[in-house]
Amino acid sequence: MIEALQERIRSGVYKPGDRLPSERALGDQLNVSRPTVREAVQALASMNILESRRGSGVYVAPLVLGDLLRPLRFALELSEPTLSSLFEVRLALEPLAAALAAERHTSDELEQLNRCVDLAGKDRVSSRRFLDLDTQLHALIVEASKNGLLQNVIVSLSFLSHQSRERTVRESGMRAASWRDHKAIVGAIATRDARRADAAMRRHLERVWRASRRIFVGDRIGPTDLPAPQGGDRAVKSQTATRR
Amino acid sequence: MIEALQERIRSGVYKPGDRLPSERALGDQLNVSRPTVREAVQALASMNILESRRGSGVYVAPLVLGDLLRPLRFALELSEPTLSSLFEVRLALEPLAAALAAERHTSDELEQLNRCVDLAGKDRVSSRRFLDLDTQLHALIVEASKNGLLQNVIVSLSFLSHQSRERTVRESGMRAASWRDHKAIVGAIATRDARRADAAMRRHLERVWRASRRIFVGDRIGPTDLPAPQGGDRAVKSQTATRR
DNA sequence: GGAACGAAATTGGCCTGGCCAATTTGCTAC
DNA sequence: GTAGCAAATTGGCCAGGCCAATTTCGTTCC
Repeated sequence: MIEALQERIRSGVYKPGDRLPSERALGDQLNVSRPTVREAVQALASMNILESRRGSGVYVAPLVLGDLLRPLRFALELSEPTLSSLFEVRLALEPLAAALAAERHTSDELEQLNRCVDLAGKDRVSSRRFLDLDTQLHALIVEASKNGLLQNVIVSLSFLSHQSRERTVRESGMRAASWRDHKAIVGAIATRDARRADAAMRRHLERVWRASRRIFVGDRIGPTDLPAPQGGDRAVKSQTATRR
Repeated sequence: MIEALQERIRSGVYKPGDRLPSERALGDQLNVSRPTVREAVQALASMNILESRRGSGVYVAPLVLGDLLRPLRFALELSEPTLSSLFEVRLALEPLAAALAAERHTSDELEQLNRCVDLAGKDRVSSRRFLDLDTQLHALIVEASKNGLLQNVIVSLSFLSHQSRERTVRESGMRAASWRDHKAIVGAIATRDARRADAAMRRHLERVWRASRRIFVGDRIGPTDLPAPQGGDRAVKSQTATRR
């Protein structure tokens, strides 16, 4: 059943954005009952391949790599990453992204990078806003690297670091230091100096790492007693199972 | 509903191998009907997170990363990462893994590494076997790096590169060259020389990259006309979905 | 006493049919 | 032509039931 639907998507019968027949009609076509169709639809929906809108119908999702890789998060969470393991990996990937961005960015992207840094440099930006801009900057850099896979891996990881970043950004002095780092990174990218971009990003991450270490003493990230996951996931009514 | 189950697994209420309550009982606990439970179970089963055995019950799967990734195959077929994007990322991560392994490996792990290389060095090993040993070697190295997150990411990627590796291993000369590379990498690890391990791994990957490029001219992975991968999915003729 | 057998209970696989709520559609009134 | 409203469509969910595979456990036989 699931296979049947997958096959239809693969072979292009249903393309991204298309609406599938109603569950009832689909069950009719494939000679199965509606609950069975629903199981299949649910399964594919939970993999971000389908998207069902109540009252409207079931649609093929845009099939963007990032969404499709989301189930990866579950796997990554199970590995109970430590702060150090996370930063070791980020230190390998993000400097690379910066270096590639230096070589491959378009003038348009550079402009966006500059704007992003400038905005964050203004006084009076809230911590929340600063964090957003910080996230955005990293996203822009990795996007300018023109490596879709790298982008997705980094994004998958960044959700792991979200919690720690939320707290480091409030540390006194960290914002100013981070901003200077950002300035340096973008400056290196602007001059298409890959080595310098690499080094600047590395310095930045090492600084953040040190700051994080001061906060999360145990090297453990994301204790599960923090506010539920952010926007990306759908509304959660699941009360966190209290398990101890 | 799905979230609720995932949460219970994440938080350790149900651990790998555990049997869940029967669908009927589960629906009772969560105040939902059985069809609803079934949808969730089916969805998680299709992601290899649960495993339901008719007549027996629903069990939590071993949650091995490889199994969790297999369902993503379908998704990845539709977004087709390029060879270069893959190798750029691997070149950032695997040398790091080798360097960390050099610093952190135990004598036991070193022994396994040596055994692995020795076995692959024998004449008369089939291509298939050589590929297995190659995979195993990379897995051992990343395991010795003592960074679980890094391990997960690399395993996820190696799964992407499986097809290309299947073919490069058949290239004349590649096996011998790869074996020498492996020998060098393990040698560097044995002497706890992180820099040399890093460099050796980098050389190895660059060689493989060059070889792959000769084979996959278009820089595209997964030419879909290959003998179907293993069990999971069937052959594909993916066309990039035209955005509507 | 222990092992082999078989019936009964348990469990997932699947179906029919039905109700509700969100959304869309199309008609009507202005 | 448009705004508003009602009907049809559609997914979300439930109740209850039958079948087949598996497990469980008592019985029988050695």
